[in-house]
Amino acid sequence: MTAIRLYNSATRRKEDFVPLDPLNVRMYVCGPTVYDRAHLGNARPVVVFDTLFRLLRHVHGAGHVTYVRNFTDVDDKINARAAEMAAAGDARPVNDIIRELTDTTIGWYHADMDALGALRPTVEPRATAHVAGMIAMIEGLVARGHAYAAAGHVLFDVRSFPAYGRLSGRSLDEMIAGARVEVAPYKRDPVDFVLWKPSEPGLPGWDSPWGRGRPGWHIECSAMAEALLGPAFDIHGGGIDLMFPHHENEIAQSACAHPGAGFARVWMHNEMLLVEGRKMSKSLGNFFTVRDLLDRGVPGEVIRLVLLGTHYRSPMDWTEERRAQAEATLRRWRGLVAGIEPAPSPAPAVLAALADDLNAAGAIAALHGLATEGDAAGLAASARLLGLLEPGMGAWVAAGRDPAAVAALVERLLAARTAARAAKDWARADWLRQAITAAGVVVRDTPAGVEWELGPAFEPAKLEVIE
RNA sequence: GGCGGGUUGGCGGAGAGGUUACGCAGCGGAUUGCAAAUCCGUGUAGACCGGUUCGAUUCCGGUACCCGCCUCCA
Repeated sequence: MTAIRLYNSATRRKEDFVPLDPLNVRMYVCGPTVYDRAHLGNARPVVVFDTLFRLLRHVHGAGHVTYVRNFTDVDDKINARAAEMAAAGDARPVNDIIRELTDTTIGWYHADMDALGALRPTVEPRATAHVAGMIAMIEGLVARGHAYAAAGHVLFDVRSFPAYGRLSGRSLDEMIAGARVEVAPYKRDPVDFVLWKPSEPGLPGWDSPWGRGRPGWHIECSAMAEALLGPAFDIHGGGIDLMFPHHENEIAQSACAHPGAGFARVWMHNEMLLVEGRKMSKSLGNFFTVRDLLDRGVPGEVIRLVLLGTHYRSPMDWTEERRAQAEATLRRWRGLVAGIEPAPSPAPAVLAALADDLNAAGAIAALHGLATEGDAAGLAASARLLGLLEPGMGAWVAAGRDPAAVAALVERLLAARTAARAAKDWARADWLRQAITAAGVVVRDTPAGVEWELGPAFEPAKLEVIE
């Protein structure tokens, strides 16, 4: 069996990956808050952990991996968006607006991530379906002395968990010194964080021992991971910006709810996506969505290849040049594997690169090697391990061409050029080729005759005016 | 201020204490009526200063610069 090594953020070392149960490898990844389209930065962890999911399925068997990715569908940003919609004239009850908003956003998310070739996780729980579990976990924390109720809130007593700060490498004293923690009169200590808070009438709320309210952000992941994966599981993933405070708080909640269980064994964090050298984020307003790119005609497969071109633990810049290179590469590879039956298993070099802390860039280099060797079957099988060259994702290569009409026109023009060449009328032959090329059609004279295909910049209009 | 990460050839981007990363571009050649495509060949780069070592871009220390987190964020 292939030995997988993964960098564990919790130990800051690359470690051999040994699943708790090889027959059920378990992974939890923090999913989106569903109030808006996913931007490209959101797509990075999706593609990264999808690739890990594929690797785990390959090594341990497709039926022996459980991948959970949540939808956060209760959140202040969602409430705020619903309030905007109400203010804009939506007369429905706010809960109905929210339900539709979150349902719609989840639909968008699925469509956009599907386009990137991401497999659906095994389970995609909605936070609102697990509120009972959250309440139960909070009750347990209160009973064990790790949480306290105050003014309708329930707060986690951070001082009761000595290991707090270990994941992100910071101490409580440092945080106090930073003095940027939220102070509230009902907190025993400024670093304590909210597990449960009151909800106003007209906003989503659930009955609880502390009155009608809603959960804090962090508790949902602890509760859903426990419900779906158990108190101890193998991998927990997410963006590095979640390491503190979100993941730190998750650990505190889960470790105190289940002392000794261990919670997640390996923590993995992907680095940020940059635009113009700065992190892409909604708060900075410098984002564009996956849908924007798809609508501009950038195939999801191309986006995926660009995202996989940089190691997940390094920041990556989205650039037009890399998009163009990725598209050219995929066109070449797609041409190579067309009609070829994939090999029974991926190439060892590709598998080895991925197994080494998900070195996708190294795996892509190995794919180039297979292409150079002309091993189309190996390329096809290996690329699929990265979610590339999948049969269902190649339509873009041929997209935009109207098969019959365009082909007939191109053939007619090329026949004219061939005739000119036969007559050694080089001027006319070259003029025709130049005009056809300018329309975005790639023309190749080969010993077997003239070949052509539509390039990425094909413009039918230019072709039609040649005659 | 505290914590974490980074700095590789024209560009992008990996691994490894001593042997070619890889891709794109460039250059030379084959081929071609001319091209394109393809094929072959081609680049001693590793922010700076020290240290360890027979040998470091790779390990250690320092300096500079960049980025992220510390507030919602993938």
